[in-house]
Amino acid sequence: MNQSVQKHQPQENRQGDVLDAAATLFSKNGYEGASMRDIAAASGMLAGSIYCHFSSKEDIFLSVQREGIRQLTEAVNAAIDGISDPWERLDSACAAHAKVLLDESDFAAVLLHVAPSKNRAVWDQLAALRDEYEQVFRQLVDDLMLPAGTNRKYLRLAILGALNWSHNWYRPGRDDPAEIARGMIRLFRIQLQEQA
Amino acid sequence: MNQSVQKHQPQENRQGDVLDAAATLFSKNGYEGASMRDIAAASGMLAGSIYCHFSSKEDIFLSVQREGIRQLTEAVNAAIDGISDPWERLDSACAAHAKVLLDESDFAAVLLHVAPSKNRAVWDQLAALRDEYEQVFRQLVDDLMLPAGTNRKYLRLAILGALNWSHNWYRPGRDDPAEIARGMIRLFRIQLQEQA
DNA sequence: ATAGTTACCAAACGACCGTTTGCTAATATA
DNA sequence: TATATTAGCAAACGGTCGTTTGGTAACTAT
Repeated sequence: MNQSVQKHQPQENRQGDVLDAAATLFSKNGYEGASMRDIAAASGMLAGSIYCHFSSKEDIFLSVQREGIRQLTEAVNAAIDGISDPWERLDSACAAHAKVLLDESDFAAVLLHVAPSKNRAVWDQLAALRDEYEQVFRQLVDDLMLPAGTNRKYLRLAILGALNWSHNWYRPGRDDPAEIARGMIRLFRIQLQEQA
Repeated sequence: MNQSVQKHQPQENRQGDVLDAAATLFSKNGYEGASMRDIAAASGMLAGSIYCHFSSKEDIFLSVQREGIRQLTEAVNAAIDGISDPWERLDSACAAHAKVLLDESDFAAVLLHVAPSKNRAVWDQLAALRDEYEQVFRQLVDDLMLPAGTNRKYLRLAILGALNWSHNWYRPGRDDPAEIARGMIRLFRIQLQEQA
């Protein structure tokens, strides 16, 4: 990472470098498993220097999560743009969700790990972020034509749960995120659609 | 926890005490978040004393996971015993799975947290344990009458994923684990059953 | 040219980690 | 009664953690 720079020579986008490194290390080793020294080394500085850009490790973690949510939101919105059929919209949104989460973004992958559970304030912030993102899926599920009495809350939670949990068994190359998503949606779709 | 005992007075089932404490603390704070000193204090001894019963923290963790799997297996087997209808069996198994995981056992709850990811040997052991447990569900899904072309692998993974992920949003009292499980199974069941 | 601001390094801080050591007192064995 | 084994304590080990401090070189603005 730009190894030829002089000491003390300021560079640009160091915050971005730190966040990139943190996202990669958090997603690989978890929150406690990625030390400030690891993150610093991966972004070409020493641990103490990070505090010129971030106030704490938790601050970095929150920033990574925010960026992950942002990327997910962007991808999902792009995926449903221009599609009108409700099931097609859900299908496409889930494929995008899975792709970003499993393959494309270390930032988004961090969302699948749990936060430093001690700090309630941090936890609440993350819950709020996640909840805002899931509003899209709430809407997508609400737009479906479904048999009377279908529990849409469970449907949404089952879909997102099935997809999010897949990072526990997903292996790059062996599976394809978009195919996983569409394969799972089909399980609901065939029938719920017919019976509506 | 038995605060009236004398120093150095041996007691019984201290291994069990340690495992109980570890299960509770692991499930609440995660692996790194539960220190040997925490576990020791919660089981009425000092950190060093634990090493009379376990060789390492990882050893404790593995034991907790094994017991979690054992409890899950026992509960699920009991739940399907005597039931013959395939969908009823799956329904009952999932309700038991969710109940144990979310409400009844700290041992099982630990399975939903991730392991110390560094150690490949530990990870492989856990994967093997988990895989063995999921064989029951593989069988339950295989026994279902389903429309031709239904992807049973995705069905199994979607069901277990949806249930396992629920610990991220489940709140005791507000939701009921068995109801969650049955509510989610119904989403697949109504239709897949009719079309078979 | 000068002063101020910034980004970084080098080093240390105190706290906590998992684990080890040496000892003691209680139990089991003979 | 003498001996061996055990479970636990007390204390320390070396290491790593997130963070702080103080200094310094490079930029910016006067």
